Amino acid sequence: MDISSLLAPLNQAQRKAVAAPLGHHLVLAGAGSGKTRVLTHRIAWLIQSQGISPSNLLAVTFTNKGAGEMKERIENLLATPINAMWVGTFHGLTHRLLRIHWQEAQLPQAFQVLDSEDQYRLIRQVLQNLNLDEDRWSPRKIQWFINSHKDKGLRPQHIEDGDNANTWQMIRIYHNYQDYCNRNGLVDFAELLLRAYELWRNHAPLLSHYQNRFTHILIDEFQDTNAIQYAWLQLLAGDKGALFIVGDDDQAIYGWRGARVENIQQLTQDFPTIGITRLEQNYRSTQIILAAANAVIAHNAERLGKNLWTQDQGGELIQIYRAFDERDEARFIVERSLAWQAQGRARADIAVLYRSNAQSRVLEEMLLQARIPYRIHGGLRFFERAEIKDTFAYLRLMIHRDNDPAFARIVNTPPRGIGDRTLAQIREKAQQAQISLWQATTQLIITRYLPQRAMHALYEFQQLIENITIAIEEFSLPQKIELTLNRSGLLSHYQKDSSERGQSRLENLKELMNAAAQFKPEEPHLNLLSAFLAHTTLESDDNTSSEGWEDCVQLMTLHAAKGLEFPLVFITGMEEGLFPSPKSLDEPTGLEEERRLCYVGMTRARNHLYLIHADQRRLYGSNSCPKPSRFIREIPAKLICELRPQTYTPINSPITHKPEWNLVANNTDFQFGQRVRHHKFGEGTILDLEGEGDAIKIQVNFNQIGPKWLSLTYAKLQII
DNA sequence: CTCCTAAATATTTTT
DNA sequence: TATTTAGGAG
Repeated sequence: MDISSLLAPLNQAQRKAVAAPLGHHLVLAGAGSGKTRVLTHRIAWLIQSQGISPSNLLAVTFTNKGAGEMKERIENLLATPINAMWVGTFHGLTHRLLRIHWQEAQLPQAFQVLDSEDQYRLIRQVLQNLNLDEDRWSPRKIQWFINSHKDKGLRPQHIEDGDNANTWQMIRIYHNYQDYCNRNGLVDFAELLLRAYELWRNHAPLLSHYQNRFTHILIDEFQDTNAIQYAWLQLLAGDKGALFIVGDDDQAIYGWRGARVENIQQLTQDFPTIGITRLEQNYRSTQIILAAANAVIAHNAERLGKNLWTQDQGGELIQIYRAFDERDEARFIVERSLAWQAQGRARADIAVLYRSNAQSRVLEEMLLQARIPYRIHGGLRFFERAEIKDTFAYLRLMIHRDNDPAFARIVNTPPRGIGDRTLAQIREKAQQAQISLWQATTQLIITRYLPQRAMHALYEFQQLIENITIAIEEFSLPQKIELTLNRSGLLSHYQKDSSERGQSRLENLKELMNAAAQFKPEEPHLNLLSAFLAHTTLESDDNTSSEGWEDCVQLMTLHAAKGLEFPLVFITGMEEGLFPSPKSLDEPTGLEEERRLCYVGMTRARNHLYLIHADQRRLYGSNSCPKPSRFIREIPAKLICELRPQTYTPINSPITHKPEWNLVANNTDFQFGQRVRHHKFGEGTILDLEGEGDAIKIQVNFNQIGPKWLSLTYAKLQII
């Protein structure tokens, strides 16, 4: 393949970015403007046309999934594998570094990565050790305190308590937590980044080695980077490294977890030679949808400025539905989804977006009732499920006896008579002798310091672990897991639970063995089992069982929708007090972030966009009568079509499950996909419209007799 | 250890 | 409202 065919499918701006001179370059890429394409083509261009070796490239993506996809696309473009290139998330890449340079990073070779739940448990443990009350010192707050400081590159000794007793105590807890992690070779997510940063900062030869290696650094979703990631990047880039950065300040929606949009502006100051390209032509949405999204985001003051446009003209108006309550909102979505299906369109084309997960329940209920298959994105991830983590805890303990979190998790799972009292004694011993829980247990058994029963149970437990360790040695990865499940009694423990939950647990364990069978390591530095364990904490893989999801309506939060697109999008709960969320209104930047979230949601839609708000909503048990979201009012009236409910309850039918609503619009036409009733043919769905004025004809697919053309002037059609 | 009741608590989430 | 969790009784 030659260069011209690499650049040929691109528009002018995209081409400018892809073939930009070999220096720093910043691409401000609006939604749907083909940013992934630019990034992959840039990499292909560097390799192919500039003769740069893949081993000189480092590419950073926001998610692991994104990393996999990017690699695949580049390999397709070049028709050759590019294994020498490093592609991954910040966490994935720093983890890789730390595995290679564990000695310089002052970590044990077998260091373990803690996920958020592990971290949370550990913090609670530390609080207990310090004799602090959980009600006074909320573990969640502490977790946030620790992570947000690590995200800024701050160790406990760098934080000023400002003569505040509260802060002083928090710092003390952070300190204790960190000491514990260091003693036990535990590394949380934020620590991966901070450690890797310090590794380079403190080891000049190492840094210059990587500076020489990675001469071209490419980063996606830059608006979501935090301070430590930026600092890490600055180190790596040094004086010579060329940065190619892609981002969109209007899609920065992770400020609440430390992401800094300002990093984009910072970049232009720190790297003054940086070239800038704006990608503003959108290939996704209709002109109407873009105009509406542009109008909303224009209300933000803090912007670099960008205006999306499309070659297409017109499109369907943004439909606003004012529902009676959250059930009516869901009912409306069901109705429209059925109509969509009746047109022969795929359910997977439909996305239902909401601000908070709690809103999904009513939607699920109604979809279930209407027998519409749906899929919820997000929620509990596969590798975070309790049964999976229990299994891993056994494996971890077998690899490394001193793994305290693993020990604590499974000493009594399944129950084997080792209660809280016994565990507390083990903990006390461990703390006082500065040894691991496992060692403390051994000590307690030797000194016969415990009641007979507990001692016996503990002895049995240790024997169990020793025995399984030996037993599984020679087996393959999935067999190891299976044996562990059997011998530990975990499997029969879960089998005893015949509830629906127990069933799904067993299925998950089966799925786990599948995943293990398919696992191929990319880390040569670890044995297979350790590599698999590290992989699973770093990759949340929500597509583990993606095959089962044929054609489903897609339900997800607005955050989870970033990067996706759908022909038909519903944004629900467009109400003050829900979206924008009241908690965001405390700080001025909060509202702007909510508005960006709205912008992200709207720009997910290709052709049809529905914004729904309810007059009344029950959330967390209490009722409220919210006002429509300000974001709706920020859309120019001419882009909107309002669908309003009319007469609520007819006098002669006291119970109406389906409130009737009607189309009241400047636009008196019927719409595609709408349900109508004919006095003779019954109910049906509008498939097509033809002609103008009096000659207008309409095709309706009736439930009983199938599709039929009718003249609108004669057929008295009633919208239902 | 298991079962029960009472209490707390619920924005967004990838790594 | 509903779901998870902590604590107490049996």
